[in-house]
Amino acid sequence: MKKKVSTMDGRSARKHTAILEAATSVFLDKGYSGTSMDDIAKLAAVSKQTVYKHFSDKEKLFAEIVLATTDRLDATIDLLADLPTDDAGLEENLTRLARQLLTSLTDPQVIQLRRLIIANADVFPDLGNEWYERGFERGLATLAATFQRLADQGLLRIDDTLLAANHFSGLLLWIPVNRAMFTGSTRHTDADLDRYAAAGTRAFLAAYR
Amino acid sequence: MKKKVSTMDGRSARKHTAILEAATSVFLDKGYSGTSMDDIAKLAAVSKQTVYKHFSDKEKLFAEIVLATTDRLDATIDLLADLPTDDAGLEENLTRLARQLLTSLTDPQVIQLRRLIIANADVFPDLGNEWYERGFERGLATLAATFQRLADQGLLRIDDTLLAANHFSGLLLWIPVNRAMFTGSTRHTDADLDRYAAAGTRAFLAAYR
DNA sequence: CACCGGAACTGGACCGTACAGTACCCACAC
DNA sequence: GTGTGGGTACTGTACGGTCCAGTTCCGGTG
Repeated sequence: MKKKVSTMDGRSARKHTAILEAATSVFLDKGYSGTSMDDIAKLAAVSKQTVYKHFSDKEKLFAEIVLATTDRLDATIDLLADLPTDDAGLEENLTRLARQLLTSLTDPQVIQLRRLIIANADVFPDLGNEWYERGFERGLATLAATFQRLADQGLLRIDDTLLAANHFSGLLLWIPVNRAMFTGSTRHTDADLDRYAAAGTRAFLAAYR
Repeated sequence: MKKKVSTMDGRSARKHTAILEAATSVFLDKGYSGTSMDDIAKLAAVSKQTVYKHFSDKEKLFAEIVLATTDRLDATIDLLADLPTDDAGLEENLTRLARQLLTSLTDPQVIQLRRLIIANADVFPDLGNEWYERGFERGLATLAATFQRLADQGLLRIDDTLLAANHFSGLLLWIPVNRAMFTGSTRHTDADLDRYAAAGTRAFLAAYR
């Protein structure tokens, strides 16, 4: 028993994470069908056999790394939960939140991940659903809860907080995210993002205050 | 000469369009790397040789059909140019426009096309750019012009019409388009779309009237 | 500390298959 | 016959996945 565990902690576990990291990197870079198991093995400095010892096949490996990256979204979602509720600087605070959200979601890695999932949504429908629910809907729900607090304080006038959360993110993200999706390059300058955040927040407050 | 032309007009041209249609259908259905030239030839009821006689290789064929489908967007864009400007029913008119826009952009074919382009945006960056400019930016510019007319009439209060166009589409489309992107199924009922159109328009007018 | 046994790892050959692209032949029109 | 377009059969290659024979790691035993 003990022997087995310690063995797992050593070499095997190291190889396991090495494979995961390599796979993540290559998949994000070249897409699902663009990457071969040989590529992954090579980048992980591991033999192909070992890859197959840890992951039964390519699809399983892919699913694993995608779902693993989902966890990274937690930080972004936490952002949405913490909004200072001093009525004085509401616009300022919301703008800052908007700006952080923009930074998170236009991060090249995140964009690549979105691309990867969208690209394979028909082959791996479960992954698309899972990611949508765990990332998207959860984020919106969190933001809605935050808005509810603001509404309770009388800072905002909202009857459907979930809808308001949708509108807030739509105002902010529609442009830059679409651009990033279609034009590979993420050609947003910081100034662009500042503008999007300010303008989107202003429009949101005009509609919901 | 004439002989050649008539020959071209007959069999050859028919094959040409048959190939284009078949390719469009299969590419939309199975993605770029998911479709083989054999698939296309078979669906077009044509030999593979003939396919290669008309299109030098797979990439060229793909580019051709994607750019061809871009033209279909013209109808959608024209939508955005014609908005009745009687101040009485502004909200009603805008809501109708919103609803039509939603119908157009949640059309399964359009969604599939988006997916296709996004999925291959890193392999075919030109296609992504072209589509973004010809479809996206053109649509936004058209909508901005329409808003400008409304603003000139004093129906809306807008200082940056392009930004307003972005906000309008973001309010409307962020939710349904994202859902369609990630979850293969387009599970929008008509009632959903009605709601999105009404709510989005209301928020827009609250911000910009 | 030296050694042992077994599990995990390695490298590479290998199989089957799918697929982009090509060579060659046929059928029909002039 | 001569030329053009179409079809069949082929080539080369890349890749997912497996197999095997040898090697390394690591914990346990004397």
